This record gives sequence, C-alpha cells and structure tokens, in this order.
Amino acid sequence: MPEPKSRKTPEYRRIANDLRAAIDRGEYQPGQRIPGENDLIRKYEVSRNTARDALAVLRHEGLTDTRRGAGNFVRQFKLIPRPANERLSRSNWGEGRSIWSADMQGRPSSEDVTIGEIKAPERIAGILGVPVGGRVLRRSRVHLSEGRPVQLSTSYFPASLVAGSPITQPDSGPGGVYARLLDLGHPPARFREEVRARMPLGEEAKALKLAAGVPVVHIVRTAFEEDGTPLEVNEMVLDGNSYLLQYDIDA
Amino acid sequence: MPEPKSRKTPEYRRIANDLRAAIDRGEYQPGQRIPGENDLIRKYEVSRNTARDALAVLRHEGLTDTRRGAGNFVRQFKLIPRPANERLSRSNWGEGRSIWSADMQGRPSSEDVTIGEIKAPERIAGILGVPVGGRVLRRSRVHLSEGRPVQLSTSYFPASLVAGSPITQPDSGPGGVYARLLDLGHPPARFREEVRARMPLGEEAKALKLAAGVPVVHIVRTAFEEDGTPLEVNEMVLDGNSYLLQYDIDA
DNA sequence: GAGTGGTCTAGACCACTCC
DNA sequence: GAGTGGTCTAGACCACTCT
Repeated sequence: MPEPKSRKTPEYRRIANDLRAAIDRGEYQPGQRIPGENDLIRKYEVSRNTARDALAVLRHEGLTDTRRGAGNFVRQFKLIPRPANERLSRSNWGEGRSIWSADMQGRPSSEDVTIGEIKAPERIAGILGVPVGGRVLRRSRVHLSEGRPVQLSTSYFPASLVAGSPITQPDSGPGGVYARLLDLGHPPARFREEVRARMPLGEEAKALKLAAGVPVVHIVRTAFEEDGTPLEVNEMVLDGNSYLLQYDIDA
Repeated sequence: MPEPKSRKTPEYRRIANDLRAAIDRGEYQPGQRIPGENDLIRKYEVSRNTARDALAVLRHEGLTDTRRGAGNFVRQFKLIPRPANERLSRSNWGEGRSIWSADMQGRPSSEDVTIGEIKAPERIAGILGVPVGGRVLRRSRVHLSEGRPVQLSTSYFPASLVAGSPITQPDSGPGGVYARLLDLGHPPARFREEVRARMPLGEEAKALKLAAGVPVVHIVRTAFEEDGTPLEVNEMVLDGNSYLLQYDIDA
C-alpha cells in the first residue's frame, strides 16, 4: 500500500488521512457516502475496530455524519449569518421587529417558551447586580431554523423591573423584550456579548440534535441601560457549525 | 436521531454519565485524576473497550485530558479575555502598543513569524477586492500565552499598499501594522469580525497542541478604511477553550 | 434479507510515566 | 517494574436502513 509517512503513524490515522484527503479533493461531495467499515476492512486489510476508529476520527472532526444502517456521509455546512450589530440596533427592535425575526429574514419561529420567576443563580445575580437568591424572571426558548433547533436561549430580568409587563408573557409583543423595556422607561443603550466555544453538554447536544463532533458557541449577552445598569442577561447556546457571528467594531 | 432513552442507555454511556456527574459534584477537582480503565473494568465489570469508550466520551466532551501512562485528569479552563473593541480602538494601536501586547497585558510574544508575497487565494482576493492571483503580502505568526501556543494568525494586505513599509518586516514597529497603515495614510476606521466555531484540522490541533475534543474559534477580521476600502484581512484560529471573546455593541 | 453501523467481549503487544 | 493508556485483532449479537 502507500508509503507510511512515519513509521509510527497508527494505521487508523493513516486511513482517516486518506479519507480526509479524498474529501478535500472533492472526490466525495457534501451529502455523499464515503467508504464504510466493510469497505475499509477489505481495502486496508484491517480489523473492524481499526476501520471504525478511522471513521470515528472524521466524525469527531465534524467532517462526516454517521447514520446507522446507512453509512458515513460528508457533512454540509450551511451558515446562518448572525450580524450582531444590526440585530441589536435600536432602529431594529424599536420598530416592532423582534431580534430573532430579524435573524431569520422574516421567518421567526421558536418553541417551548417557558417563563417563570426563580431565585437568581449565582453567576446571573452577579451580572444583574441583584442579591443571590433574589427574584428574577426567566424566559427560556428554543429557536428553530427550517424546522431544525439551532439555538437555546435563556433570558434573565430583575423580577421587580418587569413585573406585570408583557415580558412576563410568552408573547412579548412587537419588537420583543427590548421594545418592552423601552416602554417601561428603561431602553437598552449598550450590549456586551461574551463568546466562548466548547463542546456541548449531553442535554444541549440532545436539544439541538447535534451530531458528534459539533461544538457549540456559548454567548452571554448583557443589556445595559444608558447609565450602565444591567437590564437583562441572555445566555445562548448555538449550533457551532450553523452560525457565522458577525461583529462590527469602530476604531 | 431522538434518543430512545426509553429503555436502554448503552453501558459505556452510563459509566460516562456517572463520571461526569461526579465531576460536576466536585468529587474530582480540576487537575485531579479520575478512575482509569482498570478501575472501571473492576467496578462495572465490563471489558476494557467498554471502559475505554466511557472515558472517550468525557475526553471528546473536552471535560478531561488523557495522559498516556498516567491517567485521565479533569481539565482546567483558564480563560484569556479578548476584548475586541478595546483591542481595536485607535487609542490603543495609535499609541505604540500592538494589538497583541494589549491582549497579553504587556507580555507580548509570538514566534515563527513568516512573511512573504503570494498570489491571492480566492477567498482573500474576494474580500480585499484584488484580482484572484493578484499579489498580496502574507504575515503569519503563532502567538503564545505563558509559553503555550494559543493562536494562529495570518494577515493579508494588498502588496502594492504596503510595499517598502515596515509591514513587510518581521518587526512592524510600535503600534503594529495598524499604526503603520496610519503612517501610510490609510488608517483603519472600522473592523468586521466573522466568528465561527469548529473542530480543528489536524495541523491546527498540532500547532496549538490541542487536546482531543477541544474546538477552535475561527475569526476572519477585515480592516476597512473610512471610505470602506478593505485594507487587511486577518484569519485567526484560537484555542476555543482558552479564549473569552468580548464584544461591545451600541443599540 | 442483505448490508450497515452500535455495542460488547477477551484476548494481545506496545510506549509511556512514575500514580 | 508496575501501572497506565494506545493500538489492534477476531470474534459476537443487536437495531436500523434500504446505499
């Protein structure tokens, strides 16, 4: 067979490298099936576990999807642009469009909205500037794109700030929660987003139907009033392969 | 796709869940060793591969590091803050501090700086507005934090723009390349960063010494002149577990 | 029904660290 | 040297898809 580039590269990695190179060369297009376990067993004369290990490398790199009973398929990445600055500009939410619908080009959708008052978790209390255990309103939702769950979002507000407002209702009305904060006399003036990449927890992987080897983007957004008072903390977990985050910055 | 948890969770997942729960409960602190293959074989009376599969789950979730001959250890996350807006403000690079040293609180370090003129790759040409195959200057470097490689960075400039300037030299001088663009009469006025999360390619994993199951953050930053002319494209690949990206946004 | 991947067992030899 | 994880073999039964 081909020359080992290094005596000590394990067989399963060499096989994985072969397959990856073939994908990069375009021999297997997105959505197409690549050779399966039995193909690799025959071609490379290895045991089943070694063939499996090779395929697992690609799966964990996020290059392929594995479908039981069918095979391994080159994954396709279609990115959802997420222009943070436009999304959060007052001219956007100030005029009856919600942040999320702006995202989806007029095809808003979310499900499993759950709302309730809870005792502030420590990290949220710290950001919102309320006592640990103080009351906060929690709004949780799953956002869909083309029927697929792509984002988990949980917002926290000081309970006293939003009591009795539509923010406590599943449908927060035109312009979303930021427009309602404006109605309450507390328009958000600045936002800060803190972004991390990590692997999903088991629950997140399930809720977002993530394939193995797909990282998530974890965003914590804080909305501030003009005077610097924090109004809302929004924790989001996005399918890392599906999103392209865009930020505009002035020099 | 949906998990048939109704009945049977595979044994290796149950073991992984047990271990994860113990880590979450704090029974194993960051840096501490968790039970190894042999421990699991004895405790759960499973074969070695099943025990290995359980440990692999945690490794691929990024929760543990595996050290050959030593064991599996709870990973510790120390985040490097990366405040994008401050980093890129003119008051920062305009006064002799480089973007990177601002990052590192006065402990700049980078290695393997490679500079050369190349023919513009397609995606770069498209952003910079130069013909495909046109000449661009490429500056590549590896950034270190505490001796550890944490970021790969490759910048592209239209070759004609920067010819003869210190930007073509390994040491671009005080304030870095943005200060030099100012000297050339083309100060950057706006930046756009496009952020994605994905699993590292083999080369990236090696260059950043990434453990298995650690995603990378892929950032493409474009610097624009006041009139919207693109001046530079900087492609960065960051250790996803090490960075906390911070963006400030006005409503 | 044939083929696929998911899980699991019970061995083996090796390279590495130092519990 | 004992213990650890890395790689590999050669079987097995199962659940699932339909290549």
